[in-house]
Amino acid sequence: MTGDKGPIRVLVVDDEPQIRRFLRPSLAAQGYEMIEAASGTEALARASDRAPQVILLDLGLPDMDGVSVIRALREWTETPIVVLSVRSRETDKIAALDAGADDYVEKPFAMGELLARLRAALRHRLRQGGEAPVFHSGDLAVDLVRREVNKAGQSVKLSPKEYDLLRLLVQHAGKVVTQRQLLEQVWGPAHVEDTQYLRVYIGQLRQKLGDDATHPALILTEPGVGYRLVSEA
Amino acid sequence: MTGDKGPIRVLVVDDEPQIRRFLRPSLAAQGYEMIEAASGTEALARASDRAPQVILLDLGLPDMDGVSVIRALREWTETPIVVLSVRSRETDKIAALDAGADDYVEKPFAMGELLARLRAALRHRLRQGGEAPVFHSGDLAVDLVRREVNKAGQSVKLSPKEYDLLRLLVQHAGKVVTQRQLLEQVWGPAHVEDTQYLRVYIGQLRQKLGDDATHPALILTEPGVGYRLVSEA
DNA sequence: AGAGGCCTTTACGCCGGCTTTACGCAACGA
DNA sequence: TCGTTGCGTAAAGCCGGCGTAAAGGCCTCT
Repeated sequence: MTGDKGPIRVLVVDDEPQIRRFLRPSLAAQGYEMIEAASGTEALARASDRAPQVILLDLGLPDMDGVSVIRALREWTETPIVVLSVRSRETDKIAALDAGADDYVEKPFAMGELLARLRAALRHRLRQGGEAPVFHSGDLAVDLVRREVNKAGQSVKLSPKEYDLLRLLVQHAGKVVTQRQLLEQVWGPAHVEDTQYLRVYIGQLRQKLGDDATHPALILTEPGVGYRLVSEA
Repeated sequence: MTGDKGPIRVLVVDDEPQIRRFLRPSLAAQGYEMIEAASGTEALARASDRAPQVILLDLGLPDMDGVSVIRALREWTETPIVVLSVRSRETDKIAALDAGADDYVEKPFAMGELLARLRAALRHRLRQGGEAPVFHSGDLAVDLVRREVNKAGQSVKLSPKEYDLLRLLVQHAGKVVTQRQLLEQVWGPAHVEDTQYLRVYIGQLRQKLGDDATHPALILTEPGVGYRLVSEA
């Protein structure tokens, strides 16, 4: 499941550190999280393990040809690729675009335009819907895109706080989420101590989801630590 | 709907005949069928009745602002738009891209590069099947092309704001659209807090569409979050 | 000038979610 | 055995969000 919550991740591939330093504040100002890679092989590794939503790629890399990087990426992912290059030769552009790049921006570039092209590239990903990341556990199904919860085929109505709580558990399914984490994310940093909230709302969730607190099959209590949603298929 | 057989149709929007004459042989050589439009209103008409797979748009049109054309198109179609313009100001590019354009090429341009960018734009919407431009849910029918809303066969008259609101819900049918999204898109960024607008207009929509607020069959309320149009098959 | 449509704004009743309090229970250590 | 601590459940009151009606102002069209 692509847990596409939180900030949008942008993978910046460039071997020049000054370029990365130049981009970082501008991307951060837009609320993006910037991931760096200085070589082609590193780019492929980061694209795979960090799953960025968009890739900014310089063609002049030390270890691989830029077009080869594009082709390698396109073998398994359709993440938008915006090429950022000093090469202005038309054949370079054509090669990069036909290899699967989504856009081609020449250096030097205006930051505002680059950000606009980034937004345009991100739109493509959004529009084409993609697979709905639906979480399943037993007869529970949680669709984080549609904000829909089903239990044994029946739709379950949740209040905002209830849903937020369940969403956090789903996003960390199988792992323990501490009480502090839950309280901070749902009720805000001012209520990280109000564990009573948790007991009340976990109880409401269990009731609506048909889970028995003494023998829970969905939401497990880790005493003194937090709660865990079973991630079994 | 869009029986995408035969050659790929490219809509070229430019008021200068010599540009269109210049493009025609190159597009024909690639096997494209070229449709022409010399004004913004003609562009909107051709986009609707010829259903091109991609649109090449010049921003300097005699009757309408180029960005308005993009916005008007994006109200009902996701056909890729490649802007072709002599304007090189950064703000022009940003405005066009953020209005929904997929790419921005400055004149003069190299034909090879333009064709490559055209191919890149076409790739985006390739996998995306033929989108039905008329939305159905129960006995409600919304035709985003003709800007027409029918309920149980009867035409429904909507005010501009009412229509915008319904259009957004249709474009995200099945998914929850947050109050902020709706307010920003319909009333502008300055009114993202005026949730009262939403309650009034959602109420008007429900009344005109014959939906009961207490037991809604069309427009569902997600308390504290937003609204959702049921996307029943 | 007049009429009508549309948007904005105000007022109000209602319902439900959130918070808070209270209490029972089980586990654990002294 | 008793006290302590943490967990689960029930219930009550408050507050805010939601839906509805309606009035006033602005605009356009006649």
